[in-house]
Order: sequence, then C-alpha cells, then structure tokens
Amino acid sequence: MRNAEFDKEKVLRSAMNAFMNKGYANTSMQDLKKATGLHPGSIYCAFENKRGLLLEALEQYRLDRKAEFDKFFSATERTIDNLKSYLDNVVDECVSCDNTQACLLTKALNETAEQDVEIQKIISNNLSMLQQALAEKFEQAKKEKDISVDKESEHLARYLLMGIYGLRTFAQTHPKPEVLTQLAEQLYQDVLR
Amino acid sequence: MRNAEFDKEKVLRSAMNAFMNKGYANTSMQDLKKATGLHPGSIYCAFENKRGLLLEALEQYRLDRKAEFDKFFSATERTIDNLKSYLDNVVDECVSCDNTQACLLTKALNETAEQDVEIQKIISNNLSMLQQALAEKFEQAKKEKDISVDKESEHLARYLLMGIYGLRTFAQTHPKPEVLTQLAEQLYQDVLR
DNA sequence: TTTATTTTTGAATGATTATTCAAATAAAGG
DNA sequence: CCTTTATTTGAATAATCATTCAAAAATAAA
Repeated sequence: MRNAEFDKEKVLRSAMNAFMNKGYANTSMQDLKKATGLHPGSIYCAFENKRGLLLEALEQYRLDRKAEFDKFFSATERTIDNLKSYLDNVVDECVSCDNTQACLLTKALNETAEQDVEIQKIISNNLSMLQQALAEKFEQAKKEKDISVDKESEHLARYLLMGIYGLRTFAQTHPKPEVLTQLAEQLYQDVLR
Repeated sequence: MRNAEFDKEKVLRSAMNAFMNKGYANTSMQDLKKATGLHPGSIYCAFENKRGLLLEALEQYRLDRKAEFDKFFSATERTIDNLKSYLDNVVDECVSCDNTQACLLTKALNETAEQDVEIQKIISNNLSMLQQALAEKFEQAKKEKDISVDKESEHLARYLLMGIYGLRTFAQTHPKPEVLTQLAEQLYQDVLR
C-alpha cells in the first residue's frame, strides 16, 4: 500500500481556482500541473481524468460553500440579520476577488451546459440545495416574527437567488462597490417587502 | 477583384449560435465549418482567425439585439407597455430556446474574462449600452407619467438589468415557465414600485 | 526485512487543435 | 477578352491537447 502524498482539499481548491480563472475547456493539464503541483499522471491516478477532477472540485466547492453558509447563519440568533450579512458578503466577494472568479457553479454551467448532462444535473442540484437552504432560513425568520408569513418561503428564496445570480453577473462588467452595494440593498428590501 | 460567396450575416449568426451552444474555446474550426458551411481557409480569409470571427459575431449580435430592442419599443405608444412586452420576451426566450443558448455576451464574458481584456471591454460596453437604452426608456416613461419621477432612471435600468441577468441564469437550471413568469412579474413590480 | 500495492515520474502516444500554403477558381475592371 | 485581385479549396503544418505507459519510488502490511 501507499497513500497519496498531496493534500486532497488543497489540490481541489487549486483546481477549482484554475477552472474559475480560465474556464474548464481552456484549463490545460499543464495549467493544472502548475496550479495543483501534481504531475498529470498523478491526477489521472487520483481522479481518473480531467473531468473527474472537475467532478471532485465541484463537490469540494459545494462543501466549502455549505460551510460558509452555515457559518453566516450561526453568527447571531436573529436569522434576518444573518441573512443581511450573507448578502453583504456576496457583494464583498464580487468586489474583492478578481472579477473573473465569479462562481464555479454558474461558470461551469455556462460552459459545459449542452455537452455534459451529468455535470449539468450536479450543478442544478447544488444550486437547488442553496435555494432550499435559503428557503429554510426564511421559514425560520417567519417564526422569529421578522418577516410576514403571507409570502411563501420558496418564492422568497427563489427571488433572492435570482438576484444573487444577477448581482454576480453585473459585477463582472461593473464592479464598482457602491453600485453593487446599492443593488444589493434594494434587492434585500424587495425580498423582505 | 472577387466578392465573397457567402452571406456574411448568415455566417455570423451561425457562428454565434455555435459559440453559444458549445462555448468559444470548445467550438473547433470543424464545428464552425459545419455550422457556417465555410471552409476554414475561407474563415481565415474573411475574419483573420477564430477570434476575429468571435469579434464580428459579437458585433452582429449587438446589432441584432439592438434591432429587437427597437422593435419592442416602437410597438405601442406607451413605453411602459413596451417595457412589459420586452421583459415577457426575455422570459419567452429563456423558456423556448434550448437552455444552453443564454446570451452570447454573458456566455463569452464568463469564458474569456481573464484571458482577453479587449473582448471583455467590448462585452462590457455592449451591456452598458443596453443599460443606457433601458434608462432612456424609463426617462420616457416618466414623461408619460407612468412611473414616478423620484427614482433615478439609471438606477431603475441597472436593477432591471441585474434582474434579467439573474433570470437568465436561473432559467439555465430551472426552466419551468410558470416559475420564470412569476419571477419576472415580481421583478417588474419591484422595479416600478 | 520482505512483499504487495499504490503513487509518482518522465517520456511517449495519438488525436485534435488553430493556422498556413499553394494551387485552383472566380469575378470585377480595363 | 484579358489581367488583376480575391476567394475557395484540400492538404499540410506545427503546436498543443488529454491520456497512457513502464519504470522508479515509497509505504503499509506481513
């Protein structure tokens, strides 16, 4: 027996960064070697092929975002305040990180859409899970009497998610912080209205 | 002398479809030959290279969308009604066309972002022009007393555009017509509130 | 320590890529 | 009609791509 020498999480995060920067198709095995520090052969040994690496990177991405999500929503006891922080963080990410980064999910979705139905399904599921998670938070906020009960949580989550998508795309071309902040502010108010 | 045999607009529209379906990097010269009916050599003769074809396809896309935009906003005399039709059309496009089509601008933006600053600038400009055009329509609707004057047209246009981006991305994973219609409806109301 | 199993490594593979070239073809202008 | 200029065409080019392979290295279990 023998164990792999590399830190799998680190490698996956390097790979997802590479994919986000250059796009999946345009990230060559040499790029991945440079990004991960792994020889192509090792990548094939560990992940079967380039697509397998993307699959595992997507899964790692899901775990990381889930952890981040939970972190935000366990910050204070008032769900609605956490929601606001979460949205502020989306804006911060748009502003700070290079405008190319965006989101691995939407990025990979745009690229592999027609080509690879399985990947498309995985991405759709991940995004659905985020929507579901948001809906649960809205449900919780209802119990805490911070939003009215006459709007369906599912609709609220759906609308907010649409706004987040839009915000990210908008940021790619116009990453001015004050504009994004204002957009997010209005989105937040519209959702809670 | 000798003129090219092909219909340039047709070729460019075929090319943009190919790029939208498979993404720029993943569309090979053979794909483009199949899509446009042009021999690779002819493509190089007419457009210099693959990137030149993308550049001209982007320009054709801009022209086509501009024509479509003007068509919608000359349909009736009430700008606000035309705005509603325009938004409905966005939903229709999301629903009808294969979910992979999306928008050439955002698609190319996602892909070539870091790699090609010039293309990124072109895309940003195109999207800014759309925002500007929308702002003018809002300004017009103010004069027609259909929306209140206390909101800046630029902000309205910006928010609507963000919503359209979001709608399109959302549609890629969940293209259920009734959901998209409901999202667009709420977006429309929030913009005009 | 030996054996078995797995990863690592560097080089090689064959396929595919964008691009080029020379010859052929076509048409516009004189 | 002839010349000039441009496009078309099929084949060739060189680079790059993902992937494979055999040998070396390394570790866990025996």
